[in-house]
Amino acid sequence: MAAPHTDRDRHDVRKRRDPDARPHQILDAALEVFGEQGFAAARTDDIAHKAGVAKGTVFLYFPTKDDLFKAVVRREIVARIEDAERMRADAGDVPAADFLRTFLDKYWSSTQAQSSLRMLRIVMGELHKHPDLARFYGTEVIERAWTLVASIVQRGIDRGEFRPIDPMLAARCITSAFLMHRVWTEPSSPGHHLVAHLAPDHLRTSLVDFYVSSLAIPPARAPHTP
Amino acid sequence: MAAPHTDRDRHDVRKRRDPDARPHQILDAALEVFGEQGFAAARTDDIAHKAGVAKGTVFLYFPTKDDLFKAVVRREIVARIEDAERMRADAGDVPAADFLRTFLDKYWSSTQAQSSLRMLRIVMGELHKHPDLARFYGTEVIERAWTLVASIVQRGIDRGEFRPIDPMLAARCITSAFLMHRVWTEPSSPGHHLVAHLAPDHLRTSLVDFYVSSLAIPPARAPHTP
DNA sequence: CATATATTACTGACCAGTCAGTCATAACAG
DNA sequence: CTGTTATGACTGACTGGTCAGTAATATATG
Repeated sequence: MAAPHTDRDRHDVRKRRDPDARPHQILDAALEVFGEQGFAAARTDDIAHKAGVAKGTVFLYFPTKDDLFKAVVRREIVARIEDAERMRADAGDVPAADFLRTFLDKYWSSTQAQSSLRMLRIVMGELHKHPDLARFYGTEVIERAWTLVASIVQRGIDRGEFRPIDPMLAARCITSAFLMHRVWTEPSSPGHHLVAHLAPDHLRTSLVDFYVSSLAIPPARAPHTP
Repeated sequence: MAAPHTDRDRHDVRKRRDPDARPHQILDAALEVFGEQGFAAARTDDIAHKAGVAKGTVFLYFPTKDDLFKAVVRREIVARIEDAERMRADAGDVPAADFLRTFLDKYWSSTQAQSSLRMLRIVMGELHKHPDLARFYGTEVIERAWTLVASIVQRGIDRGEFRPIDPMLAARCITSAFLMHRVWTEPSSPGHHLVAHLAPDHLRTSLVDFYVSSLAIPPARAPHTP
């Protein structure tokens, strides 16, 4: 820490003080660092630096590191709920397979964000240590997501276009695959080299095709296409 | 010689010193604590205590906490490889669906161990910070597992009993679902309350059924049984 | 100037890693 | 078999560094 305290440099031009924006800047940085390092290994200093503020500033907005973590998770949960709302659509008279396909395409893109992977790491690796947050995430994100997918599957069953299976089971299988594929597409993740040679679009369409055709009742009697 | 107890065993077997056993005791404890707390939050003191030794002892066997972590992961990777070898079987002339079903039942049980969940947490939450271990895990565990599942699927395709799809894709989807279900069945995990009401056996069979019937070509034209 | 906002320097708890010393056991001698 | 000495596995108080959180100080804003 040999930083000279002599310079009165005006720091940067963006001294646009905007207290309302601070919490979000900090939360953005915190998600990044928590998602990359995990809670315990994350240093508040790093979060502050990444947010463009000093460490002390973080504690002006969040009383403890723990509170900051919870705030990150809570904001992310709200974001997921809004994502889900946005993906909700009126099926009209579209065939079940097409509707599911459209939905899964949107679901896939929503998982592609870096923030999505970071949150997934937190959920898988750390949330079990915070039972209240785990429960919150379970009811507000997982349950909603499964219910949403299940309702699309149910509609297909009702229309006689999908096999009569437990729609919640289908929802669990589909979301599993999408989430795990999100992990594997990340270069730093184990298993990445096994999917690295596949184009992202191919990965998406092959996944979607697999599940749509798993659910669909085959037309009549034509297992082998020409 | 009249004494039923030998001189050797005069002392309590309780605190029996057995240097050869130490590394394994410590690694067992370390997997538990790392899997529960994550690397950074894990205290060497806790690991030592859980292993029934003093903290200093840990450092007699592993030079640093980091080396201990790597040793844990490496031993676990070897264990998975041995698991996979054990699940390998000769299909003989068994129908593809039955063979897959048998394999998936074994795969399910192998994922049920606590150690399996702990390793999964480490892999998802921390391994990306250790590129060498991530690569090792990718080639030695993930690749082997996928190849094994894919070979079973391929056999079904060759026999004309399964749909002609990319067997590696099927392997990825199946393993995804099994791993995520393993997470969800853990009480502390988010999402647990959504599957808690389902009997473990039902969960297993419904999953297996889902994927077997996703791959199977339907008999002729009788989706509904009597 | 008064207040809100931000920074910097600091404090103390915590914990990885060390090391001087303990103690169980082995090995050897009488 | 008993006493003596040697060995090395094991212990836990201690050290040094790190980092969450705080206090003192500075700067913007109305």
